[in-house]
This record gives sequence, C-alpha cells and structure tokens, in this order.
Amino acid sequence: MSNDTDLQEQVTPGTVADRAKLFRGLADPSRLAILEALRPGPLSVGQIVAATGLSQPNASNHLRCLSECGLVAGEARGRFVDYRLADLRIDELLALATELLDGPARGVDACKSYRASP
Amino acid sequence: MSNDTDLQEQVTPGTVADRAKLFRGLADPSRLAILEALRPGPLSVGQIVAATGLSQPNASNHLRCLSECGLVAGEARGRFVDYRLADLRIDELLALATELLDGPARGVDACKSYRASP
DNA sequence: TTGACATATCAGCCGCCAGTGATATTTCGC
DNA sequence: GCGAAATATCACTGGCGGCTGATATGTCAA
Repeated sequence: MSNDTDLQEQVTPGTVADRAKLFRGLADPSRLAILEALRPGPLSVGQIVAATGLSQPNASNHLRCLSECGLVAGEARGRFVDYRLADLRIDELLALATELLDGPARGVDACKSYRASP
Repeated sequence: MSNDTDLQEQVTPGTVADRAKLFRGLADPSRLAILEALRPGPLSVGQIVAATGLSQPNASNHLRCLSECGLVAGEARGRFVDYRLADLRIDELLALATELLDGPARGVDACKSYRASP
C-alpha cells in the first residue's frame, strides 16, 4: 500500500517532482531550440522566431514558460524584448547532455517508448 | 513558410531532437525516482519497486526504456536483475539540476504550463 | 493621431505517453 | 518435476500539453 509521494521529501532543495519538472522544461524540442539559440547571446523574440522556425505565438508562449521557470530572462527594450539564458549553468547542463549523447546515451533516438515530443 | 526541422542538423553529435529526447528520459518523476534510487549503488527491480513505490510492471517498463536509452545498465543475476547508472556523468547531470533548482530555476514548481507529468 | 510593427494572450483541438491489470517467461527451492 | 517468486510483456485508456489562428496590448515612426 501507500503509493504515496513521500519518497524523498526533504532530501535536497528540489524534490524529485521539481527536478522532473525542470527537465521537462528542457524536454521539448521547441524550448530546447530556443535555449540553444540563446547560448551565443541574447536575442529578441523575432530573432528567436527566425532562428528556430517556430510560429510567433508558439515561441512567445514557450518564452513565457521558460521565463517563469527561471531558465531565461527577458528585458524589454522599446517594443522589443531581449531574452538571454538566466544562468551559466544552463549552458553547462546543455553541454553535459551533448557529451552524454556522444557517449553512453547514444541509443536515445532509438528508444521507442516516447518521441522527441510532437 | 518552412516549418522545417532542419534547424541544427550537423552542429553537434546530438540533434536538438536527440537532446530533447534525452531530457525527456529524465523528465518523468517515475524514471527520475528510479535514477535517484540508483545513485548510491545498484539495485534489483524489487528493491527499486520498494524504494520508489512504483508498481512492478510500471517500474519494469521504465527500466526497459532507461536501458534502451543508455541511462542505466542491467545485469542478470539468477532471477534477479541488478540495475545501475550507466555513467558517472548522469550523476553529474542530476547534481547540476539540483544546483540549478537551488539557484535561478527556483520558480520551476510554480510554472503552470505543464505539470511534473502524471 | 494614425498606422504599422513587435509581442503577448486566449480558446480549442489532437496526439501521445504513463499507469493499470492480466498474463507470459524464466529461475529458484524443495 | 512442481509450485512459487522475480521480472518482462501486452492491450487498453484517460488526461495533459503543444500547436494553431485569431485577437489584444503596447510602442515606435511620420
């Protein structure tokens, strides 16, 4: 019994659910494309749209989400808004993921339990 | 026009979609709970079930997925199967995520664009 | 002020994955 | 061999999240 959620309650600053949610922020191709586009430096929404091929409302929606989550930060400049990665460690995280993909996690794309997410 | 997927084709060993898929492997609370449970050391399926509270078929299914993706490795021992993290860098990735949650990404749980996933 | 541009917001639909329950397969103790 | 235990597999379903299309808000230029 007890299919509870009290697995790791006060172990670390972030619960398992929190960490899962953080990864979920990175788990979407659109959001990840935005983050990758921002790695070299800040971009406006229009530039992000141009760089990723996303539709404008879609990009804006994801940016809202990423901003709320603290992964990106936006600064209004006139009618433009420049977004940038909120922290250097996000870049590190992306780099580490790439490293893993080149190594042991090479079989990820072959996994058919889930897609990259429509 | 051109909602193509040729955004970043041959930039790095992993496509954006691949990296998204890798993160998606970590984005599920059940899978993440399994990985966290395995951080101290190898466990059998039964022990994982006991540690996470997941149902046996569910845990088995996630383990299959994690194994295919190269995140964990299983070694049969009699009728038991011992699973372990496939690489040290997975531990690093989890630690980095925790660090981010303690820092700028503190607002993740407040983000209402998506849940932790179930 | 007026129009054009840049961005944000909203409602709705569709596809998908996580969980369940039953069952199959393998391996141990006796 | 026999029954029990450990793990794997399968069909099914429900809820959720990402995309779109239209619209709202805000800001510059002339």
